[in-house]
Formats: sequence, structure tokens, C-alpha cells
Amino acid sequence: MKLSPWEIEARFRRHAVRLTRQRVAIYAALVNDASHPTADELYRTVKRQHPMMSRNTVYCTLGALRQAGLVQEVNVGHEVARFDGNVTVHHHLICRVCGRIVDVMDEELNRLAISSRQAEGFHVLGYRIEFYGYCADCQQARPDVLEHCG
Amino acid sequence: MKLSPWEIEARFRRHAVRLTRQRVAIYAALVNDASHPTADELYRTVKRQHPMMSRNTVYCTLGALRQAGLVQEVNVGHEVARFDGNVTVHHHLICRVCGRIVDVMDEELNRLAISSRQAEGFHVLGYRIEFYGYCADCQQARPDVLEHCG
DNA sequence: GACTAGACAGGAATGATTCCTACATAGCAT
DNA sequence: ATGCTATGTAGGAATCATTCCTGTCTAGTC
Ligand SMILES: [Mn+2]
Ligand SMILES: [Mn+2]
Ligand SMILES: [Zn+2]
Ligand SMILES: [Zn+2]
Repeated sequence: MKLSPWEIEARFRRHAVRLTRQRVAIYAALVNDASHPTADELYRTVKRQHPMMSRNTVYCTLGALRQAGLVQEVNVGHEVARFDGNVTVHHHLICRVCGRIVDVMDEELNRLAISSRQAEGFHVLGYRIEFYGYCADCQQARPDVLEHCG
Repeated sequence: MKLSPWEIEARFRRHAVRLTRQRVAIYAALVNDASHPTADELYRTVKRQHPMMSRNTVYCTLGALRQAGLVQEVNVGHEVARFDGNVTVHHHLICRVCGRIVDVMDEELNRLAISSRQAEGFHVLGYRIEFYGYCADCQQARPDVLEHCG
């Protein structure tokens, strides 16, 4: 389900995002990749077609697209930032071993309510659920939580 | 509800965590602070009573306590790591403006199920829910999402 | 009281992200 | 079409939370 350049341009205009070759390339790379890539992965992907592209452009573009609501950041724990071109409401399964992030589109999960008593004055805009566990490929492996200390 | 030194020692022994003055001080500072402090905040707090304490000790201790299951890391977006001495199952409300993190202890939220069809081979161990919005103090303020680019 | 695996302090190294700046260009007005 | 200006881009320097390294130090054990 590759997104056409025409549709990308339409989205940019709809969200008042300035249209440049670099931005289109970065957005196309992200929206056509369900793996929630990092900024550096996107950089390396896009660099094949745009050898002059700088990392800074990737970061700036992702920032602009995020502000425009075309991209969201999916952060897992303390790892490097990962990005998601799917901005429909959904949640994620995260493998504790390989870090894989898989989408969970489940209507049931989109109706969560929080008692106003609990919210204590908070104005809740939304929520995200991160399921964690072991993916099919990593069932037998154990997480490598080794840290040097002493 | 300040935790007694005696109770801290008991927990350390129960979880086979080596007992040192520094570790007790760090754990006490964390478990008696509901604000989910950063490593540096803990460092500055503990340094008052232990002037020789190094940041590395704080990081190593938090790592050891986390492996022992006495502490969890609460990461919000891409910010600095924050820690939680409350390891009972609970979720969080996060203010988009000031970054405040407030506990949500709601039994209702602890029964979420994910259809096995959706999980696609994933072995789900648990999940965390982050509610986001504006805290009582920040209702009128707008998030400051300014980034320099050009 | 000594042994030893593990912890501590201090400081160097790392690396993802942000910042800076000169140049280029998209979108708009003429 | 042509020029103007606000904004984007490339390249590289700077930041800073975290990790890594190394030489003491000490908690737990016998
Ligand atoms: Mn996703
Ligand atoms: Mn908490
Ligand atoms: Zn996996
Ligand atoms: Zn707030």
C-alpha cells in the first residue's frame, strides 16, 4: 500500500506543510515503513535517493511533520526515538528482547475511561498503551539487561 | 508515610540487594518522593547527606534496584529518565506542559485484554498506560513545542 | 581478622539530539 | 515570469544524560 506522491503532496497542503523534495522523501520513507524506524534509519534510507541529505534535515522534517500532526514519536523506554507515520489512534506491542514494535489496532482499547476522581483536575486529552513481552521470534531468548557497574 | 530504615533493610535482604549506606539513601529518597524524580534530582537530594556520592553510584544503584524489582523506570517521551519507587501495578497521568507525572491506581485499568488474534504470537507480559493532557496548574498554558530549525 | 566479589568515586568517553550559520528555495506578491 | 522574504537545508560544532573505565574500598562470609 505504497502512498502516491500525489497523496503525499495533498496531505502536506492540507496540513500547511511546506513542500520540499527532502520532506516528501522522508515522509514517504516513514509512511511506507511499518517498523517505526529511528531518525538515523530514515536518514540512511532517504540518503540513497538524496545523497546530500543531512541528519539535521531529517530531524527538522520529523519535527515539522509532528507539529503538523502527520507523524508521531513512539518512544520505548529510554531507547533512541522512533517514529510512526500512522497517526490514527492505535497502540503498540513491544518486544523486550529485540525491541520490535508492532501496531495494535483494537477498537476495544480506544474507549478507556478514567474516573474524574482519579484525574484530580487533570484535563485528559488521550492515552497510549504499550504492551510489552516477547515477540514470536524471541520467545525463548531472555532480555540482555547487562550493565557495567564495578 | 516515610519508610523506616528497618523496612528498607528488610526489602533489600528480601530482594538480595547488597546493603550499603549509599543504596539505602538513594532508595529512601526515591520511595519517599512521589514525583518520579530524575537520576540527577536524586543525586542532588542524596548528596546533602552524602557529599562524596557520585552520579555513577546513583545510576548503578538505580540499575541494581531495577533488576531486583524494587524500582521501575518511567519514561515519558524522549525526556530524561525518571524513576518510580512504587512497583505496584499502576499507570500515569502526564502533563504536556510541565511534565508532571501523577499516579493512577485504578483497578479497572488492570484488567485489559488483547485479542490473541491481534497479538500475533507475542507473549504479552504486561502493559503500561500513559494518559496525557494538562494538569490542574497548566490548564490555560499551551505546550511550548518550539524547536530551532533554520 | 582476613578474603573476595561486588560497590564506590572520579573522571573520560559516547552518541543521539540540538544548536549554529551561511546558502538555497518555496510560496507569494508584483 | 521575476523578485522578495520567510523558511528549509547542509554541514559541522556543541550539548548533556548516560555509560564506561580504573583504582580504591567494603559488605558479606568463613
Ligand atoms: Mn504504530
Ligand atoms: Mn508512579
Ligand atoms: Zn523480539
Ligand atoms: Zn502541568
